[in-house]
This record gives sequence, structure tokens and C-alpha cells, in this order.
Amino acid sequence: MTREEKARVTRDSLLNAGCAVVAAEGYASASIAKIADLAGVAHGTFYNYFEDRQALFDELLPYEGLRMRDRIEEIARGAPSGMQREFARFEAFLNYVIENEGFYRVLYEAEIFAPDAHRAHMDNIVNGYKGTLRRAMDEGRMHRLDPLQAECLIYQILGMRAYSAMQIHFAGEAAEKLAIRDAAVETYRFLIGRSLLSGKDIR
Amino acid sequence: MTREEKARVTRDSLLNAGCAVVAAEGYASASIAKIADLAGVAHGTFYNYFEDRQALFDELLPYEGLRMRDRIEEIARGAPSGMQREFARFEAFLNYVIENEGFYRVLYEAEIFAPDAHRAHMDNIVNGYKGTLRRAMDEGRMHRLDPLQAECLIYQILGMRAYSAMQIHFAGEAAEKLAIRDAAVETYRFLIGRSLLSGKDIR
Amino acid sequence: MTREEKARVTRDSLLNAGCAVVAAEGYASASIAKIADLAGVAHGTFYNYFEDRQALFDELLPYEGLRMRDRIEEIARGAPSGMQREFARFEAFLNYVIENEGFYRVLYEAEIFAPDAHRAHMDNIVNGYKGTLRRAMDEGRMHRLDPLQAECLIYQILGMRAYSAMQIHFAGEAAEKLAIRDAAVETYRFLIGRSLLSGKDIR
Amino acid sequence: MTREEKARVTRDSLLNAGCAVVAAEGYASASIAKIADLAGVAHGTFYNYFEDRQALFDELLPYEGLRMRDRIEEIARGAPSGMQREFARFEAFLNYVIENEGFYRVLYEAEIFAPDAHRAHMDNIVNGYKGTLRRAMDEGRMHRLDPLQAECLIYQILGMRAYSAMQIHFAGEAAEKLAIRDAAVETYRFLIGRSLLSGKDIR
DNA sequence: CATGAATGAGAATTCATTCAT
DNA sequence: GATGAATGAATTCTCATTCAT
Repeated sequence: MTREEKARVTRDSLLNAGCAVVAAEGYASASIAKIADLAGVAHGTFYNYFEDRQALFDELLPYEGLRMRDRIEEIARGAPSGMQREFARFEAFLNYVIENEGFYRVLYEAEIFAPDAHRAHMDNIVNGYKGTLRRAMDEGRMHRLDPLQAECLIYQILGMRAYSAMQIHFAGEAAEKLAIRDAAVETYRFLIGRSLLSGKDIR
Repeated sequence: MTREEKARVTRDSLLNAGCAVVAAEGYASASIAKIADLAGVAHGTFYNYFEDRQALFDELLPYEGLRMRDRIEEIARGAPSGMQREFARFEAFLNYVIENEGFYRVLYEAEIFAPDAHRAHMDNIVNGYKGTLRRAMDEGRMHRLDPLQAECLIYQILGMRAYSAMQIHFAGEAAEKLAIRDAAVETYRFLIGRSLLSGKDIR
Repeated sequence: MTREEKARVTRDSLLNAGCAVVAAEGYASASIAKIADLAGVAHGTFYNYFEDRQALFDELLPYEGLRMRDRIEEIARGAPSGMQREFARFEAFLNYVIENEGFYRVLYEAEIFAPDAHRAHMDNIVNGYKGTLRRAMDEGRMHRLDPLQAECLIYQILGMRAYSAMQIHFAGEAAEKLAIRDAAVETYRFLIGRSLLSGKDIR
Repeated sequence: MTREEKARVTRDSLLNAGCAVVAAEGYASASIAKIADLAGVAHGTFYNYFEDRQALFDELLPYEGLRMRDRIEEIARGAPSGMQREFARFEAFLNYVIENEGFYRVLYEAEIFAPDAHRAHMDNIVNGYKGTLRRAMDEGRMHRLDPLQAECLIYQILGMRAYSAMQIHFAGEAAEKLAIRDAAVETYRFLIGRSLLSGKDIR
């Protein structure tokens, strides 16, 4: 293994350890000590790879967020098209949260502990959606909205996602979580489908 | 002023100082020292009124949350009825957040720093909505939903609120905030109005 | 009840509360708050009766010590005479400790937390013993010892008492405590009886 | 000096500083600040070596106790045998206390501030004595006692030691201390020698 | 006298970060 | 690059004592 590879491995260990600790205990108690211990390196080593603790925190959300996004898009691509794809995305998000409980924490605590990264993450997601919406509008699959309204719509859509995730998070048992997921998907379909379709059928 | 009144005043000073500090810097850096200093009392005095720091944190959300809720309901009561009232609520919430920027922080950081209080707050709001929904359904003003689906709907509605607030929070200038507010209200009207007003069942 | 009587009642409440708290939790955590609460008075009232916390601590040992001493002497007086009386005293002390577990604490922690009172208590006990010894020597019931040696003997006797009490204190069950007590009395009889009753001088 | 050696040195500094502070002012006012300052390290360094303050306290008695025990046994081994050795032990203990005034404090306050360590120390000493007694009994050098009585005897012997040490501790001047020591040894010889020898001469 | 709120000087403890090895 | 001991600022919390009511 070259010097460079070894460095990458160490860096990834720290990043993964960071995720694991934040997932388990939250940013607030994700100390360098815990992260370095879990990564199997000395405390000082941490600072060879990251400026400071905040620097790691700022990388956590992109690191995890992209993994989630890829997973979701992979699934969404399986859907026939348009609106169905959005519904698939919504469901895939909830599934992802159920299966990666810790990710929920990495994500929602980021607003507080890594606000810059969170803002970037939001912009990222929102911009992705803007493209999707533009295409749908161009192809006449939905109402035409001006840019501001499109952005508002996206934020509201993301809010629905996030709060359905919270609702699932509050549920105690696995079976309950799944039931909520199904009902939330149904509700989402109903709210979005009815309104955005401008009179046409869901496709 | 009687001794009891003075005690109440001191307690309120601490509570208000707590709100102010959290609003300005977040829970994480709301130290006893800052709160007590702002309240104009000695550090030790804090502990005459609150078991510990967490105890204050746990009161912040109810304290501020009820104030907001009352303000919103007061405004909503002005609306003719039903759906219009809900739109008024949504708008009032956004206005409240714009006018009380700090409240946004007290509210959304609570999920992390005062999880019990946050959960209680959510249950509170959700239950309030359940009643509203039941009445609307009983009076045939909206689709009949089973309890689980109603709850999902409520969470999604609250998510829309919250993320529209976040969108506003991200905006830099006051004028921009107002523009987003108006567009968000429009979007909300569109999403909710179209779907819930329809006479058909959910599929 | 006259003003003076009421004052005495309050003072006694505080003293008793002090004993109770020290007995239960030790001097170190016997705070004014706990003592005043248990006595049923306000914190400030404490300072109408005692200079400060130490002043109460300094009264605890005399207060409890005299009670014990009286009880022991009462029992010892029942013994025929001389040496038997001393054995009775020893046994009575152990019984007192068994029956008043808390007293053990008030007594032995006093050396640290109320050193002056402890010293006075020791002097008191030692002087009492000096008289007893002098009488025994005058009546030819025991060796004649010079004053220093008499004092040494007394301290050693008190040490035997104290450490037998500690041994009992270490025992977990009541039955075990009683068995230790009996064996300790036997041992004491053996050590003291054999040596002090002999007609020869110490060399 | 290797890193490991330096660490040991630091740890020992803290331990010695702990002893010194406790010896001078007692456990109650042996704050981390004082200990760390005396050891010449930062406060935080303390916690690199000890879990908390109690952890240091719990090591003080073993640390000092073993030193004393070794010193005493070393001296006792110089005595011809049996009973003489025990008298030498007693005298050596008193000398140790006279020469290491602080140790007395570390030892007797431990019952309160490091009860576990104190209990362990007592068990240790008591068990050591049990072996000594068993040998003496096996070799016919003293009365045969059943185990419980042997234990009682040991506690009483230790009590004599401890209270003779207290008596010395109370004395103001060095000369007085030495006089008490001599008289206490004489008294001890008398009490123990006479009774335990089962009719035979002291050997 | 009684009250109990206010005080503020400490105490223990944590932990991000540095730096000599 | 890796190490991990040292640092010290910052934080929470306690409690004896005071004093205005």
C-alpha cells in the first residue's frame, strides 16, 4: 500500500468513525477522543487529516448525504416516470431512514452543528429538484410554476419528507414504523398527486 | 412587591434571559453564566429556580410555544372558516417566525437539546390538529381519513410549515423573506386546497 | 409555652436534626439545608441558634456522647463491682453501638469534622476513667500505675472498644454483629482480666 | 527519559502530592487544584492519571499503608521471635506515626473518605495477623483461639495501636510524644504479654 | 424571631487542541 | 506521519452565609 493509500484509509477511518459516533450519540458528544479511539488512531493523528473538529463535522453530511441520495436515485430510476418517480423517492427516503436510523441524526442535527454543510446540502438537494421540476414542466407533466414558487414547493416537499421521518423516528416498534411509512406514502401521493397533476392522471 | 411576586419576577427574568440567549446563540452555548448575567442575578440564584440547566431548557419550548400558538389561533379565528382558517394559520406561523427570528431557533434546536419537551410540544400540536381535522371531517368539509392517515397528514403539514420557515430563515433580506412567505402561502394553498377539498376518497 | 421554651424546642429540633442527618449521611454531607428542613425551620433560623455549621457539629458529640455515657454507666452500676463493672461497660458500649448505628458515625467522624469537640470528649472520657482507676488502685483491686501509664492504659482500652465497634460495623447481618459482640467481650475479659488482676507490678 | 518513564514520574508526583496535601490538610480540603499545583502539573493532567478525585484517594492508603507495613515488618524481623516481635511491631508503628505525622491522617481519615480502601487495608492487616496468630498457636506459643475470637483479638490489638497513636497525636511536644510511646509500649507488653502467654514467660 | 431568596466563592470535571518525541 | 501527555479555559453545580422583609 502506498503512502498515499494509507493516508486515504486513515482519513476514511476517521470519517466513518465520525459518522458512527454522531449516529450513536449525536454531534454534541462526538468528541475527538471517541472518534480517534473508534478509528484506532491517536488523538493527535486526527489533526493530520482535519483542521479541527468542525472540519470533520462539515464533511459528515456531504459524505452521508451523497450516499443516501445515490441510493434513493438508484431506486427512483426504477419507477416508470415523472410523478411515480417522485413517490418512489419519497418512499425510498423513508426506507433509508428506517434502515439507517443513525443517518437521521447525522442529517437533522447538522442544521445546528454544521450549519454551513447543512445549507450546502439543502442547496444541493433543492437544485437537484429544480432540474426535475423544470423538466416536468417543460414536458407538460405538471403546472408551470415561477422559480420562487418552485423553490417553495421543493422546501415544502422536503419538509413533508423530514417530518414523516420524524414521525417514524418517534414510533417505538419496527412494525409501527412500517405502518407509518405506508400511510405517509399514501398521504404524500394524495397531497402531491392531486394538486400537481393539473387535471391529468398520475403517470 | 411581596416576596412571592419578587420570586416570580426573578424566575421570569431567568426564563426570558434563557430564551434570549438561546435565540441569539443556540442552546449549545447558552451557559448558566450567560443566562444569569443577562437576567441580572448571581449564578447561584439560577439554581433556586431550576433544578439544572436542562430544566430551564425543558421549559423554554412550552413557554415560547404556547405564546406562539395563542398568537396564531387568535389570528386564525379571524378567518371565515375551515380551510381558510388553516391557510391563515400557516401564514401566521410564517409571520411569527419572521417577527420572532429567535423563536425559530428555540423551536428547532429543541429536538436535540430538549427532546422530551420537543416531543411533548409535537404531541400537543398534533393533537390540536387532530381535533380540527375530526371536526372538518364530521362536517363533510374534507375527506374522511383513518386516524393513522390523519396523523401522517398533520406531520406533513407541520413539515411544510417548518421547512418554509427554514427557507425564510435562509433568506438574507427582509423583503426576500416576505416574498418567500407569500409564495409559500400560495404554494401551500395550492397543495392543500386542491387535494383536501376534493370530494373523492384517498386511493 | 413561653418565648424561652419555644426557643429551646427549636434549638433541640435543630440539634436532633443534626444528629439524624450526620447519623444517616455523615458530617460531610450534613448541609444546613438538610438539617433545617428536617427540623422544620427556615435556613436562616439556623443562624439564630448557632454561630455557624461548625458550632452545631461541635455540640453533636457532647450531646450524643453524654447520652451514651449515661446509658452505659446506668448499666455498669448494675454490675457487682470493679472489673465486672468494666466488662459490663465494654459490653454496654458495643450494645449501644449496635442499637444506635448512627451514633458510631457521629462519634468516629467527629475526630475529623469536630476535632475540638472530639478532643474534649476524649479528655472527658479519659478523666472519668482516671478516677475509676484511681479508686481501683487505692482499694488494691489492681496494679498501681503511674499517671502516664494509667492514661496509656485508658487509651488502649478505648481503642479496643472502638475497634471492636468497627469490627461489628463491618459485619453485615444482625446475628453476625451479636456473635462478634459476644466474642469481643470474651476477648476483652481475657486480655484485661488476666493482666490487670494479677498482683504484680508492671515492669 | 522515555515517554513511559515520564508518565510514571508524573503519576508519582500526583500521588505524592496527594499524600502531602492530605497529610497537611486532610482529605476534605485536598482539592484537585491543590494537588495538581503541588505536583506541578495542570489541573487537567490529573485526569489523565486518575478517573476522579476518589480514585486518587483510594490509592493513597495502599500506597502509604504498604510503605508503613514494610517498614514495620522489616523492624519486627529484627526481634528474636513471637511475642517480642509483636511488641517490636507495636513500637515500630508508634515510631512510624511519630516520624510520619501525616500518615496518621491519611490512615484514619480513610475510614470516611476512602471507605473501600480502608476496608481493604483493614482486611489486609487483619489477614496478615491471622497467619501470625495461627503460627503462634500451632507452635504452642499462645492460647488456642477459635477464628472469631482470633479476629476479635486482632481488632482489639489494632485498636490499642490506633488509640495509642491518637494519644501521641494529641501530645504537643516531641519529648512528650516519646514518653507516651514508651509508656504505651510498656502497657501493651503488660496487657498482651500477661494474657496471651498461657502461663509461660514472655519469650 | 422567622423567613427564604440572593449571593458568590469555590469545587470537580471535560475536552479541543498543541507539540515534543 | 504517528503518538499521546500536557494544557488550561470553560462549564456546571453546591452550599454556607447574609439580610431585607
